[in-house]
Amino acid sequence: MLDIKKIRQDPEYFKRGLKTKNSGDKIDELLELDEQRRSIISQSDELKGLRNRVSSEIARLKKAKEDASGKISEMKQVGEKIKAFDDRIKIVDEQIHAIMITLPNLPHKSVKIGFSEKDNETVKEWGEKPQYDYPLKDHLDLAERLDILDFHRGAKISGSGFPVYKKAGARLERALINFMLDLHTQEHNYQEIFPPFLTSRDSAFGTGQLPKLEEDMYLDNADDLFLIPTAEVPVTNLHRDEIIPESQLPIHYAAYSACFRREAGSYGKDTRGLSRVHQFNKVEMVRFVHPETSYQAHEELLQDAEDVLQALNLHYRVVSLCTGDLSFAAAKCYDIEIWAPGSQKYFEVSSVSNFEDFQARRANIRYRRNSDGKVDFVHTLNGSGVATPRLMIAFLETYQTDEGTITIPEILQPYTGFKQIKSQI
RNA sequence: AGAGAGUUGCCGGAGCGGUCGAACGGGACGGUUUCGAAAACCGUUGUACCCAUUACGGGUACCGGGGGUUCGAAUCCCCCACUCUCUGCCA
Repeated sequence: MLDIKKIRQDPEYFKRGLKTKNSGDKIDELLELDEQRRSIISQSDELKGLRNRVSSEIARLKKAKEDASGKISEMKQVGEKIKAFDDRIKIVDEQIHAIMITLPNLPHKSVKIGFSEKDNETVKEWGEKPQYDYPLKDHLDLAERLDILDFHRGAKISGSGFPVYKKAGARLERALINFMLDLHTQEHNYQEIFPPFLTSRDSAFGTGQLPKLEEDMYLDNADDLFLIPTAEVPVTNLHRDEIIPESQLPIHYAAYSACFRREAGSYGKDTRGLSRVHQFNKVEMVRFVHPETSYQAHEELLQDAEDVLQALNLHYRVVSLCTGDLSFAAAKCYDIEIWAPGSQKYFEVSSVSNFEDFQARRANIRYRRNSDGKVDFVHTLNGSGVATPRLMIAFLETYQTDEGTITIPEILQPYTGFKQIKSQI
């Protein structure tokens, strides 16, 4: 949520910013409604003040056994006027709210102005594309030969996009999750959270999934609960409607969760294998920080995510999203794209975003300043650290041997319990 | 799922429909005292919004959420959510 007071102060700034995010301009309409709202509130408040004064006067008269019927009927009139004003306030409030919740966050000034994905900038590459002196297979081919993934049976039991991990594949998946969690909790000082996988409408609103992305989430209609598309939702909402003492900031959480995405409207895109699935595993990092430190925290968070890939020695690049490609709630975002040599493609495995106070406003997450005791919104950030399906793609394709087996890097061996995955065929 | 009890400020805990933004206790903060600390004593102790922005300014709202009754509601009525206890079911 944007700050209506700031919009009031400098509407042109917001108009420009929203334009770079390809968002329609409702600012004038909003300011008109805001004007109305404040005017009606003033009138209503004035009458309420009158009513309060006279009502205590009535109390005094009654106590003194004097006649108050004149004032009572007078206040009855006032009461009706107040009700009329308040009804109008309610309507205008709803109209304002309806607009406010659809306005995306403004991009940070360091973000390149651009229309789409094509304008994103690669800001960094780590490692090099590994070279092989034998022909490479893609992850589907490898997985089939090794019998570690089963897409057909997944489709049978749930539908397409629900892969089944089998045997060494299941173990490898679990190993990756545990490895990442340990890295973040032990090396990067995140507190571990195991969140609920279903959340309320309020929570989904708080992080910005609602109302825009309702169609992308699975909904349990009977209870009006959403299956989480990312642990960001429950973990960020941990502190919804709370005031955090400044001394407790920053707060760093790392959480594993299964993630559920309907991927409505993306049919035909990356449909093969693990590249786009409806259910997947992810370790997510979430930070609640002091507003002044959020951009530093953003860089640290990126590094924490990169560390996963560096530890596994997987080549990747970091892309800074342009204004037009930024998600609804983000002010700035880095995507980490991992190299999959068998597919000869980069796959996005992580999004590292700074939401500034956008989510904090929606979810009402504040902190109390030591200096003056006042409250202000925290800044929230999150980053995947990382999502497993595309990590798995790159992992299998990178560590394949000429025999079609997979070599497990040493750092992961304590987690897998084996050093290689051998062909079953 | 059924029955009952509850939901008040940072916490505990009062609150006949009329100075209740809310007693009392604790905590925290500031001050007095002290070489220092503890104790004691005095004081302070929310959030949002509106107006004014010369101010240490004025006003409104908020006692789980939403409606209603009333001149006036934390207090009465209705709906919903959550928590706890018991019963049932279940991993």
